[in-house]
Amino acid sequence: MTAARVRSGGRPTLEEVAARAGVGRGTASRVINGSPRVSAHTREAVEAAVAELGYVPNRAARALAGNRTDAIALVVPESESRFFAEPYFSDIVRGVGAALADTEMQLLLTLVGSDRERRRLAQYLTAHRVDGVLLVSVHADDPLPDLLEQLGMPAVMNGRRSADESLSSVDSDNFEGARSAVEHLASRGRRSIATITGRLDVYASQSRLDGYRQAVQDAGLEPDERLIAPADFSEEGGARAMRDLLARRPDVDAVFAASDVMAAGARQVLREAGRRIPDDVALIGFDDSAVARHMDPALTSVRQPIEEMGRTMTRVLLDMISGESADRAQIVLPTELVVRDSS
Amino acid sequence: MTAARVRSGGRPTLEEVAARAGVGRGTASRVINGSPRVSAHTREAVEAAVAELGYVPNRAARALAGNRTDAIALVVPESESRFFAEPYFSDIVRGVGAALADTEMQLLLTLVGSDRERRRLAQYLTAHRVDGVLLVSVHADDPLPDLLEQLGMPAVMNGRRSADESLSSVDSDNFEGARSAVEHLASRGRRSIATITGRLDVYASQSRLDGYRQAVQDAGLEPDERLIAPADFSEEGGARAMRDLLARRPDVDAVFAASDVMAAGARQVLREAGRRIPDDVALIGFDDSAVARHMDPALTSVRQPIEEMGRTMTRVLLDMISGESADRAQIVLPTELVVRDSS
DNA sequence: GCGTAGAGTGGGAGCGCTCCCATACGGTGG
DNA sequence: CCACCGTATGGGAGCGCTCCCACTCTACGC
Repeated sequence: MTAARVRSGGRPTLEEVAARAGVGRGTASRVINGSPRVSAHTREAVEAAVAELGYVPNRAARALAGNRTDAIALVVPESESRFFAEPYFSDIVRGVGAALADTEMQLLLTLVGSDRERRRLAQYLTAHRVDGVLLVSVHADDPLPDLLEQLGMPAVMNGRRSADESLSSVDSDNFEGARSAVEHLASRGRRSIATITGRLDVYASQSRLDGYRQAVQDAGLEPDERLIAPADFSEEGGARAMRDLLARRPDVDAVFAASDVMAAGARQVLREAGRRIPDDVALIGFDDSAVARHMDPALTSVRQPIEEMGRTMTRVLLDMISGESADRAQIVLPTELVVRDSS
Repeated sequence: MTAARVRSGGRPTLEEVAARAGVGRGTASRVINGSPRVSAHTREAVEAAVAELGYVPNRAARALAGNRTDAIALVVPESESRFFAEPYFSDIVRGVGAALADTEMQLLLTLVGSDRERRRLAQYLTAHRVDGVLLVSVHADDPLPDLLEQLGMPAVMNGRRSADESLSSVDSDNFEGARSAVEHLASRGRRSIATITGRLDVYASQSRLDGYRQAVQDAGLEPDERLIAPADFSEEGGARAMRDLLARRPDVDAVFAASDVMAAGARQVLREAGRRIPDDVALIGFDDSAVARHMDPALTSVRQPIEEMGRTMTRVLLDMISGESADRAQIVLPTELVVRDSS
């Protein structure tokens, strides 16, 4: 029970650690922050004091003095219910968490729904409450990315707003994912391959559609705009699109849906129309979610490396924050076609 | 240097706001924190200055001076993959986010996997980096709740470790959910009703099993331990349990599984055994997840108000932090049986 | 011998806020 | 008229840290 330890019940401070180690506050700070300009002997003494007192640095004081927060924000648009659907959200979070595991960084989860919250978020960032921002599910007309760029706040988005995204981004290869799915359908002898797209104001949807078109062309099939049905990522939208397709091209023998949920909607309609899957119509989804695995028949789907996207985004962001890489990164991760019974 | 260092000449401070409003720092602080001891005239002047300068308080300084952080942590055991499965995680987060929406509180997401991270977490809390903690998916032998209690850190858990939980908790009515499911089966004339349980070291599993037993008794059916098959919440576990049940009691005509995922495993086995659902065997799950909605036939399931649990936990925690309610709360929210085609 | 460089160190000066004591001032009662 | 009180206000004293300047001591060169 040294005098220093008695200090009114609170946690030990750097000052106390320094006193116990018989060094100055500055030196203790150097040891704790891994500065090389400390003698081995001193270092040991401080480390011993830290261990004995159970010292943990006070974050607030550090943030105030050092003008940094050691925290990054994961900004999630709550309105985007698709993002919350399995497996996206949890996998991204997992990846982010994994990349953060052996850093001192904290993860702030920020749900933005209303415009009011969006404005508040801008304040957060303006007030410099975080060192960097991870953005997911950003729409083309979202003002946030530009705001961040303006503020000079390090930021990485999941997905892109367009082909020439100005912010750093980590995306999956939507084009190739779609292309490979359609190629797979063609290779199994399907001739009238349709696609159900997501909202086309989302760049990923556009890319998937482009991939579809490419594969159709590569397979020497005849392109037909009647085989392209736009939807909105919802189950009901997928069902509606499938109905349209059946009406316009009753000879359709394969469908590539840009999400598993839309595929589920399409499946329902196909069932009701008496078309067997995959005998009459083959079906492929996108996301490789639980829905795909549990569908009957099990749905062939394009898997995105979501957790890895989360990990990669985080790593890129940490590099930006530490100043190791100032330029923006544009990373595209490969997808994988998981073939099941529906194709 | 780093883009993150965008200050110094940047954000206005409280001092500047005070100067502009022609008042002292103390007074400006009072206005910003809503103290009543300020004249209306002064208040207006300060508020005008805040608006003009776009002042946002510096969190770190506040935390340091006020010895609080205005942040709560959501602690998620990463190992518990079940928690990450849809819809649990996203719904809890949604609820927490909603309850936090019009507070100044930040949400820190903390994934704890390894023991190493668990120890680090204890340090976090010890260093008082958050004002309170939300715990989800806690196991009976988890040291964290006790640690929190010892530290006097406000904490609320999702679920309970036992019937007489010492921490504040918010749970769903597992007993009644299970009971109503089994009652429903009995009311449809099922006589040999089996159950597939979750891991019995989880209190929720125990409660669901108790609910099953109660309903069996209430319906005047003959209890039979051979109708009770323990599993582990996994699909494979559900399948294995179903196989056991079929072997032990081939006459089984209904199964209540303590999770949708286990029900999916059971369904697969029933199919392979040539049992029709629901004609030969009725099936009910628990969670009302996407798996249930998309199963074929669509799965009857017990819905838990997950988002509301998240909201309630957060509200209870905020009350504890503000000191409004010092005693622990034990809240149990009702479940709902969602009847679909499988029963 | 002297100067000089550099490594190692101590501690002052804040960071921007909250807390709280001191002060100013107008009323009130005797 | 004075003592007294309550309300509104100003500003000092930290909170625990990082940054950085100044200082001490060597070791080395000439």
